[in-house]
Amino acid sequence: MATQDRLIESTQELLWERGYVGTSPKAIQQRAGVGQGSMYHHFDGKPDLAAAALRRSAEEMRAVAEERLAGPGTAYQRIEAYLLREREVLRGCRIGRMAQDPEVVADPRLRAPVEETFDWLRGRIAEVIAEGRAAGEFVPGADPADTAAAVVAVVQGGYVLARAADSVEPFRQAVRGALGLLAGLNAPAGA
Amino acid sequence: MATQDRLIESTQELLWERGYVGTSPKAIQQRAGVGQGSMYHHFDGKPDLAAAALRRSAEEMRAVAEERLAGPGTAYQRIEAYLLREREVLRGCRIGRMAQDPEVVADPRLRAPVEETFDWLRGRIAEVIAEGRAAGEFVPGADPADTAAAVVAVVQGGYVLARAADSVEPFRQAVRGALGLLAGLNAPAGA
DNA sequence: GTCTATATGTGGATAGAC
DNA sequence: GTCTATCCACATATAGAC
Repeated sequence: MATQDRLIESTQELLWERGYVGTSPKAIQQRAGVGQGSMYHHFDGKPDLAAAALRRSAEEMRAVAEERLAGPGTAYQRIEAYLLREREVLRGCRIGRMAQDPEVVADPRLRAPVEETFDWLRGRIAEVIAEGRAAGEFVPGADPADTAAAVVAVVQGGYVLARAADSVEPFRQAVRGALGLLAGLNAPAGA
Repeated sequence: MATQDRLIESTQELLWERGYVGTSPKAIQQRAGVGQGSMYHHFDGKPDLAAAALRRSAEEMRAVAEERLAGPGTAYQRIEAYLLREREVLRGCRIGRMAQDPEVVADPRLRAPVEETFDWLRGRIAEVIAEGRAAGEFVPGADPADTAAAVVAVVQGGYVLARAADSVEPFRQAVRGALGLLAGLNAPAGA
């Protein structure tokens, strides 16, 4: 693999594990098996490399989500598939974690991929809900955009609760809770 | 105010703003207007001081939540009051933010207040939901503990979405979405 | 109790040889 | 393109004077 790619991948991993402030150039170089000069040859510095890593992580996350949301089944089933997808819960969300970091939030180049990912995700889930409503699967009443934001927030908050408890259980509870509430949107059978 | 208290308060603020990794002893001392020797006289070091600060923040957060959850009104109204409570959304959650930090999660003394806070909060909201169900206000069906976890997760995730967007709007959307879904639990009028 | 001095490592980067 | 040497500031403390 090319040196740039190894640097980007190492940075993706370290940002996930340790956040932006907690990730040093030296650690990146060591994990990538690359010398100092080499890193600064390919990238301007830590922010530049981090921006590249975040763009790539954002792409990957969108692809994984789209796989479930564009899958087969009713609107409810597609959202369920998204929520129940296999996750390394205790590692947290690679993208969501960045929103806690003041240096990421303060730097437009670093915040952009994070913002775009969640904008896209909320919009995409809102679409699915709107489709379910148009198909008569869901009762009207719940706003698609608001409901979508709640769904995404449950996942992000679930990560927080799980890490706080050092257990995946709160994440699973939150997801079950969300699915139970979403089931209330289903139109009465035979309607 | 006593020196210890000024140190603890400064640490609370800095942990909130910059997280555990991002908070240096020097910054704490400067904000507290206290010299180095003084800090190390009163506390063993950064972890010790951070533990004291987190315990205090946890207490404060529980008190604020309990105020709403023990207030007047139906179960739905009390959860609504909790969700709609005035918040400095873009600052994030003082406690939830700590769950992202690997050093906090790895240190039992630092993680304990975080875990206990969310355990308590989920349990407390589950109680309110169970009361609403027992009073016939809510239809049975949704599990109180799962639903409570979802409610707490919406708030924590809402913070993440808001900071990612650098706007309070996604937080408000998520809360509105959650309230819309919770409304589906209400027993049919006149039942 | 509080202050200043000192110590050791790391963060983040530049310079210049190969 | 990659390596080593070097740089300055900061992180996190300890030592000992006052």
